[in-house]
Amino acid sequence: MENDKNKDYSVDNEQLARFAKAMGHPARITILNFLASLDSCYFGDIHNELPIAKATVSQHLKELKDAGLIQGEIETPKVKYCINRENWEKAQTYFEIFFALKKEKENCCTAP
Amino acid sequence: MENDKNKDYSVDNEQLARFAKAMGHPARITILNFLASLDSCYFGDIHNELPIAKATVSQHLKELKDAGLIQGEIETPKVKYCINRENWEKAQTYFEIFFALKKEKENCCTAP
DNA sequence: ATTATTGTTCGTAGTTTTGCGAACTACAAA
DNA sequence: TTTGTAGTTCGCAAAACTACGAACAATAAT
Repeated sequence: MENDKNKDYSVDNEQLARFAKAMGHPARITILNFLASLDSCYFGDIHNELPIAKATVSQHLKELKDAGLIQGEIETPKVKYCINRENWEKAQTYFEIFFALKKEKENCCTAP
Repeated sequence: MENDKNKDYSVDNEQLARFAKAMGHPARITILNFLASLDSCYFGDIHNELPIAKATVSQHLKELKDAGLIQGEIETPKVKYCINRENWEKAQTYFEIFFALKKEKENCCTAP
């Protein structure tokens, strides 16, 4: 606990779960995909991508913002959204580490 | 739409959301971490890792199983759980592709 | 001052999730 | 046959999620 452990291979489980939870809805995945590739980012553009009411879109955006995956900026009279790159990369790293943690033994079960 | 598109770079958003949702709880992340590294896998071992009632553990395991991330096998009188490696790798790939989708433009917002 | 535009917030409704104890199942041992 | 062991399922309650329309806020244009 004094030396080279905890370098940065340990993931904050709670934080990983928060990221995952934020990604746990198709609409939010769609929003993230949209923002991650293009980045035109106005609320209206995002709303147009989805078959749901603007109030609902706004809520999903709030959740993504709370999870730290996106950020919004007022550009009157519009609101510009985009990926929060810093946390995006953090999330990417967390998932990478999480899924990499796997090669110690063979599968212990035979498939059902 | 005829040729080299859709090679395998497109992710099923719904499936990705299902994986993410299953991972969207700290207890389930803990379970997955446990099963992914060690794979001793009995229900009781998993239960011991968590400060929650066995009924609750059982429910979390069911969700992970429904999402395809783990599998269980009866080994009377115990139940052996383990990662479903096939879907695990599928999930890994999905997240990889998802997070790789990002380098087209600079950030469009200044951080708040 | 009105009106339009762009989103957010509020109130509400229905569904799902989370968590627990208690009851139950399946098998093995005494 | 009764008792134990190992988990699952049931029934319930509280909380969180999803979605919507309506009302609201902030600014710009008429």
